[in-house]
Amino acid sequence: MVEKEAASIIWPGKPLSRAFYNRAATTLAPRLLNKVLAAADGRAGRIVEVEAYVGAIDPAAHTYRGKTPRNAVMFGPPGHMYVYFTYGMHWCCNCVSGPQGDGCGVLIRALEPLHGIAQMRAARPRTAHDRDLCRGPARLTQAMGISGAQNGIDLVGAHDRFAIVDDGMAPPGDLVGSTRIGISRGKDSPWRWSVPGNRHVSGTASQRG
DNA sequence: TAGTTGATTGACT
DNA sequence: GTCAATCAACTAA
Repeated sequence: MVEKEAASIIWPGKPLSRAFYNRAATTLAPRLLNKVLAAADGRAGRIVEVEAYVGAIDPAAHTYRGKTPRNAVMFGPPGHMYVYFTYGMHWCCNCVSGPQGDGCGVLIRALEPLHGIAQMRAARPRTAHDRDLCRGPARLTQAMGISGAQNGIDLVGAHDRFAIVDDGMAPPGDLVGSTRIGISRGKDSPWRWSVPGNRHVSGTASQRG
């Protein structure tokens, strides 16, 4: 019950403005660290790892070659959720960042579970340790109940199912971008950020920094 | 139309 | 460390 009360504080929480998202992904991405991804059913986790994908200048971005049915949401208004299906089985979740039409977004790679942890465990019954519930982009979508049905929903305005909110914790200081994980092109761009020392960050020990 | 890849994970050696 | 799962999107022809 304590958990449920805490979740009610997070949800709907203090919403982030559309202007917050309406900036280059590389500027927005580290500012998303320590914000909270919250679901209407009470599940919530602190964002501890992100990667920026920067539209037409980024060969690793889905939007690099222009607009397609799959990536159309990325070209839409900032603050919306772009959810895509990959490796035949996994969903990954991005927050669109502006300016509108540029195809920029931020991949949310890891959360530190805060609330609704029992529901996260139920969604990932084979996960032995809570540390791993949201450690990785496809794990967190499964734990939070995010799938293609949520592609395109508004994280700023309607707040009907999911939202990214500010609960007062500032992003970490001394942020340094590192290279992104799991891509074959655009490897050298330092567009990945994480909360230093946080155990819920994905990747190997050397990648976690 | 056929072949390859992928913003990953989990199981296994 | 290696590798299979599994399919939508993309690329080449």
